[in-house]
Amino acid sequence: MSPRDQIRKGSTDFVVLSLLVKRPMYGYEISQQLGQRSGGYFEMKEGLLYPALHHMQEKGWLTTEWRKVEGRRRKYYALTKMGLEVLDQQAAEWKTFLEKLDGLLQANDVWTG
Amino acid sequence: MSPRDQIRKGSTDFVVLSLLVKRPMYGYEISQQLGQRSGGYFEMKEGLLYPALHHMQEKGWLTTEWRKVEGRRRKYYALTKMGLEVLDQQAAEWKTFLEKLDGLLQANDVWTG
DNA sequence: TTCCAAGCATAAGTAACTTAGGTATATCTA
DNA sequence: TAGATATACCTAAGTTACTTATGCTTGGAA
Repeated sequence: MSPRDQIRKGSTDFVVLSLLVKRPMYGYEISQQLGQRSGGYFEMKEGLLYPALHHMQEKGWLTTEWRKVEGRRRKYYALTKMGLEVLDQQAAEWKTFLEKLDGLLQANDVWTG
Repeated sequence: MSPRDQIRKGSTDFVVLSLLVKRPMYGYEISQQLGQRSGGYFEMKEGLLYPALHHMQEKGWLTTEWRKVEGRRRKYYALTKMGLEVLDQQAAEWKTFLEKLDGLLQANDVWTG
């Protein structure tokens, strides 16, 4: 189980949104948490993370707040109501996608080899 | 459960390879099968399918053969040994990815809402 | 004979990801 | 106290992948 270069394509927004359900986080923290909570598997570099955060903020899914903690400036991102709705919708879409994918693979004996 | 615009990003190669395990297929057939086997959910348009087939052929995952059936020319694609290995590897990667994703989502109560 | 389905393909535009940098401050260590 | 490392933000250039739109050919049906 080697770590991926980065997170799987197309899952970036979904994964970031899901992390922010419990509490707001700042960018650096998000990238750390992602690694820690997946046993080092997920690795989301800054070149992908920060642009993603910015575009989600522009779409109104996230709000930002600068805070100073332990002498460091951090930009905290929090889910908006719309962001939560988008997350729920994406979760539903992923679920459906995975069901369909599973059906396809089962029919072709791909999972079992 | 509305159909997606097209297949989920990043899953194109995997899905196409998995279809070809049982038997060779031609492009048009692949796109039809994909729709039928997913209850109309997966929809893979030609602008994505044909380039994908070409690049997998270039990489040696697929071989091609023109056949004439019912007066129509069809370009059949078949899995090579390498293609099968790639498929197995991608299946393993997807499995791991889904486990990690699931762990992340469970921890944040995303699946259950 | 006109239209639609079957069957192939590519080109232009956009979105997403990778790689590679750049800045600044705090803390640890030689 | 200088230098390395970790924290913390950001962007730009290049590449890959997807979307949209279009074009060509043949066969069968209305």
